[in-house]
Amino acid sequence: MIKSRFYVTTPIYYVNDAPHIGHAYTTILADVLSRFHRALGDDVFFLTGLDEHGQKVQQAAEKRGLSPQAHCDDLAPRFTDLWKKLGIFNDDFIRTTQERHKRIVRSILQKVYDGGDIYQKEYEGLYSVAEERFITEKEAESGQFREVKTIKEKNYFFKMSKYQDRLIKYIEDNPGFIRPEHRRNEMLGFLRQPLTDLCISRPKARLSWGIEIPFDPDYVTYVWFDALINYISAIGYGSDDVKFGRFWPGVHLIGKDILTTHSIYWTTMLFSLDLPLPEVIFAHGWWLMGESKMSKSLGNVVRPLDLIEQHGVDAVRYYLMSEMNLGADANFTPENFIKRYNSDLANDFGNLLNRVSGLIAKNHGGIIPDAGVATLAEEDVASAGRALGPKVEGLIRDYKVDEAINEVMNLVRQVNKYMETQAPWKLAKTDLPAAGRVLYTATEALRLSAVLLKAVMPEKVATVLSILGVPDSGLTWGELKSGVALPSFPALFPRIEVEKKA
RNA sequence: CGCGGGGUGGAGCAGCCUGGUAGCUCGUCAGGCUCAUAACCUGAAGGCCGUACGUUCAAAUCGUACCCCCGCAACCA
Repeated sequence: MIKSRFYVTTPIYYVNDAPHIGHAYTTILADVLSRFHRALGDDVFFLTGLDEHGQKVQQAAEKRGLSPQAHCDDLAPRFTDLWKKLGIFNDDFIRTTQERHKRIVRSILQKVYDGGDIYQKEYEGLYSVAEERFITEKEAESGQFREVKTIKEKNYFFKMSKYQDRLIKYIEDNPGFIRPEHRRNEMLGFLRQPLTDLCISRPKARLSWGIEIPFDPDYVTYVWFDALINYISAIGYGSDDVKFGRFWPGVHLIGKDILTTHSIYWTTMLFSLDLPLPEVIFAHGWWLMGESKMSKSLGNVVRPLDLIEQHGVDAVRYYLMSEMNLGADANFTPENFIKRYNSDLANDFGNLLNRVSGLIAKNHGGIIPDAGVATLAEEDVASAGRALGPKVEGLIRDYKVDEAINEVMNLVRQVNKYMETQAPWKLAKTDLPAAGRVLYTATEALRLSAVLLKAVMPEKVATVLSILGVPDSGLTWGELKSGVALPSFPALFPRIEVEKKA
């Protein structure tokens, strides 16, 4: 079987930010996809990391009386610790202040400069002294910025405009490149206007915490030029050709807020470097809190850690993956979380495991019974089970995680129905082998469902599979072994009881 | 007319491309079962598919117009 390559990235998060549900979502999504692809036998590489340069870091460090690097080193664990707790299994973690990255950024700057795609020019723009950055005319009109004045500054520019037509054609020729599709349209719309060149430098006088431009020591490079390169510097561009050739191009998972930077800045940079464009740029939506946006001022920020502590990692992963569909925004409410947890995990999945194992303990001495000879009823379940793997694989390869999960849950629901119609608790009184056949079939379907949910809920599924005595089983129908003793176990997903309001 | 997405039973969504019994999850109500985490199963109520025209034997599905919501409109991580 020919393996596919699957190189998946998250954005590198700004180290100064407090990790929130959005960061967690993208990272879990990347983790789930990479675990699925790994299980499918693909050659997987999963990268995430931190963006550590820029003004905010510099200022925050100054405030604390630390060097910027010490400040970053101090903050980085907020992310890495969270990823550990969320069960994130990444292959590499890049920080833009690492020498391996800076070296490549400098060499790329030099290469692009030598290739004639970087030039210097005087830039005149509106500058907010209070904010210490250039602002757009729109922003100036908004009146949100104080001490605005026009200043002139010499800077380096990247010839983004040069690649506009090529980019338009590329996007038109590759329908699956920017996803979901309405984002692709958005970018094509954006590209109908002429692109201007991208300012990629900052004078050190204004900003010193960055990567020095190799051909002009008075400047550091603009954060995006620095940050985007992480996607290739981490996998060996300019340092390990074999590794780079093995994984590039990759799949970029991003929030919809940074679609332009990825689909325009990054792609034109790659054109200039004469490298293939990413396989996919996937812009997912945002988590809204009830009716409003999540924001610190509203005090409705959901802290992933709180949720994990209350309900466990896997429940959080399951919720985030099943509730957000494709590129749309999703709503996060505690009520929603509890509803989905209870109905899917506690009532359907967890309770079904309890039903079958309880019956096996009661009527079959706690030993997984023989599969027996399948009747039409068993054949229905088995054929659904056999079809499920390929179906889920197709959906995962198409980034439809929520639909994939739903397909698995459909099998679980079908098994609950099957139990009801076959009633093994009644059968046991008259025809014990028939009852065993039903329980074997139900348990096997449950095992298969668990295997397919492994990427989403690694811990819980490992528990289930070890209870069933087949920790390393796969997607073939019938891998469940008869004659194996089932241990007793506490409820897998205890129901969350909510006090009813009067 | 800047560009784009969307308006489907109480909630969230699918269906629209390739017209022809309006589907799924949750919620509500009734019943069943009693192996199970008060869970599971069955059934029911509830929709003029944003509005108005048009094309067609037939439109949620195609066309036109309008109304409403949302995203994008760049150097901002």
